[in-house]
Amino acid sequence: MNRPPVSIRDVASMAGVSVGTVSNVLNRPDIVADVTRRRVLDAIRDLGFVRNESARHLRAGHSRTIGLVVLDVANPFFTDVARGVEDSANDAGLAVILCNSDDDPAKESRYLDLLEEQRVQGILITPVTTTTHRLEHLRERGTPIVLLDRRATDDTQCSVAVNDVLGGELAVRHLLAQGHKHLAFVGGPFTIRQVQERQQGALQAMRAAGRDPGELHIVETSALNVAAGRDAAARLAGAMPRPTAVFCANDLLALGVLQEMTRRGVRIPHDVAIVGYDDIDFAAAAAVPLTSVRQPRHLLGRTAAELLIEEATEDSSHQHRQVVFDPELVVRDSSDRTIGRRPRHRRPSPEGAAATPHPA
Amino acid sequence: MNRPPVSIRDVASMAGVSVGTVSNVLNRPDIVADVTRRRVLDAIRDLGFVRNESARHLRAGHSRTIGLVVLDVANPFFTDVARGVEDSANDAGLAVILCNSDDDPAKESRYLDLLEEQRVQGILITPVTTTTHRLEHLRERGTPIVLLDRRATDDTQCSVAVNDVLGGELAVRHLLAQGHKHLAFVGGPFTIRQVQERQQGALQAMRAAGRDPGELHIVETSALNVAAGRDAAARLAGAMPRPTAVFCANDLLALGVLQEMTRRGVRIPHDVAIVGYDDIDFAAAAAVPLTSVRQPRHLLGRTAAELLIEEATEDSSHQHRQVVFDPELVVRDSSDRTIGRRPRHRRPSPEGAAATPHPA
DNA sequence: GAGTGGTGGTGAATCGTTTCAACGACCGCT
DNA sequence: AGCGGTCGTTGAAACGATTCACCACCACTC
Repeated sequence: MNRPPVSIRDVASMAGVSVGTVSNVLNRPDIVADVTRRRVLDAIRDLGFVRNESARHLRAGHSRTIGLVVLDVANPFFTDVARGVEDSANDAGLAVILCNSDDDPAKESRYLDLLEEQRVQGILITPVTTTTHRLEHLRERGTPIVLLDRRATDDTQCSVAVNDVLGGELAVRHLLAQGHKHLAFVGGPFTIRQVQERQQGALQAMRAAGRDPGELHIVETSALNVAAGRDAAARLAGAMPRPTAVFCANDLLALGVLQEMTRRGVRIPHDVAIVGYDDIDFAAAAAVPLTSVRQPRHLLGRTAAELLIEEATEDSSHQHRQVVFDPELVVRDSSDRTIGRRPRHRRPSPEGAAATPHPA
Repeated sequence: MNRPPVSIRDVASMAGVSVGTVSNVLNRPDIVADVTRRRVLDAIRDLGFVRNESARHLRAGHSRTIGLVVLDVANPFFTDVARGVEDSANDAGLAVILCNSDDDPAKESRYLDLLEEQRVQGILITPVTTTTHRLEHLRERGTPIVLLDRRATDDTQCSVAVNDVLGGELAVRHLLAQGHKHLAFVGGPFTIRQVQERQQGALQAMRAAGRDPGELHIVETSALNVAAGRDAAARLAGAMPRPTAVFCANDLLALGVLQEMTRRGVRIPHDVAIVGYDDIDFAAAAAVPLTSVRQPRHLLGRTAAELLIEEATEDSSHQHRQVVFDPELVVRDSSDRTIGRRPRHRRPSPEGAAATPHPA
């Protein structure tokens, strides 16, 4: 079953040429004579030869992979970003090693070690902590780094981000326009830059509307997932005055809040309006279709990867850039107070109703 | 900025020892004298030395990574499986290269090439096609392969799967028990084994209930995502007789069907009942909480990775195994006909209602 | 004082590929 | 015949880490 590994040397001896010629067939087929090339290719096929990337990289000094470190692969936001990255990388003939830091500095650090040992061409990362210390070292040692979904504080590196402050502003401005007086912000941990900035945008919108930012009821969560959203909703239920509008730092939280509120008999949006962030696919398919702040996720990943590849391959003339995209608000039922005043089903299907009449 | 790369040789000369000693410090620190070890470690720190994995692997003959090829990373089913794989791999000190075949044989093939060139220790894969040809070659050349979410047809390899036939049976048995007469199955493409088997289970349940399997209305989709589900619902809308119950091959399809049906004014579950498959997190948070067939996703990934690692590291005494988990049905509103006969909100929140009275 | 054993360290060979200077064969030209 | 120029191929030297046979040294023992 386990045949001995076949190397370029075996191919060479089978084809009756030198290893250099085999290498030429693989890398510069045009400079090899037709007959020879055919003989070598036949040998490769017959032996089932497969190049050893480790050996190539050892020689070349760098590998043909890039690293992508995200906070949570289970979050659709990041899977879409990852697809964007993958597309760019594929175009450049690079593979992507996807790592999941789980917002855990230790895990992030382990993955960075691993990527550096793999001599990846560069790293795309949404860093866990605010300490850029570790990343600076990496950069000093020659690994290009592009910050993902996080703006660089200086211009010594590239970054691709979405204006989260603006996103927070859009959300809260919308809720204020709907006439809400008691607003809450759900998000955390606050060590995550995106959470901070979305909250900051929310506060700015309050100020801009002449409201006291201190009125914004803040609920800090321990993570950005559905379970944490449910917890937050449970805590909100006891708050006085009870907020009538909740802006969540991402859609998973918002879905959790929505679920738990509904379970407790709170009607959305009549009793409480909810706005999420990211506009993941499931936002539109939620129990109450979710108003959300949409980010160009795929484009974010694509652009970041392109910048990284440029930095990694360009002849040292690379100009660092800070790309910032603007998000947009997508209004759906979860924050739309006009709902309920109009019929829920605008286009009832007569045949459907006829097939199985409503039991009530 | 770009310092020259520092190798084990540089460390050796700085510490005034041979390269062999540096290697010993890294790999067998106990056999090196204390003073020497400290001198070497200091040099490593001062120079910022990082091991070159390519070189290690070249020598070792194999890398410390495994490959994971899934049909779609954006599908929560696979991200959960991937997390299980990652956990196992981490425990064994291995890295995971996550690849996305997008159900495209060409893409799958490219990734398999890449993984083989990387000399991964093994590959976990949910294969696109029914042709196991390519995989057999890989196995012959010494790369262990474990089939994921797909049962092996022979015992020359390991596989970890969930009994999809049983899952299909559970779903349809449940729908029949609810008194439905006109059932539909939505899924595709049928080249995907899981789709086939779930359908087969559905047919078996029909037969077991003394119904003609030919009555099951089949709608083939081009993919297993939300958009394909919407399309399927549009096609179902025109069907005669209009099915009153739909079993979908996965939750994404079911969510799509749910969305499109609702848009058309079809009430779920009163007019049409829906059952999905996978029980992803969003199933419970859907517009109408979705009845679904739950699979042990994380466990699936963990187990598969453990089998692979065992096969890759064990001293050739490896026994191939076919692990099959049983799925379970989780009944929620989308298929529960008793709904609507009872109040929608069992525990109405008085203070919530008081804060913002229902406009109606 | 020759042998034995243990400790700590060395240095060269090795993994599989790429690269490049060098070489032989052949051709055409003077 | 001699020279220069292509063309195709060769062979050996890298790349960086690991491994292993071997050596130097010291401490003991009989």
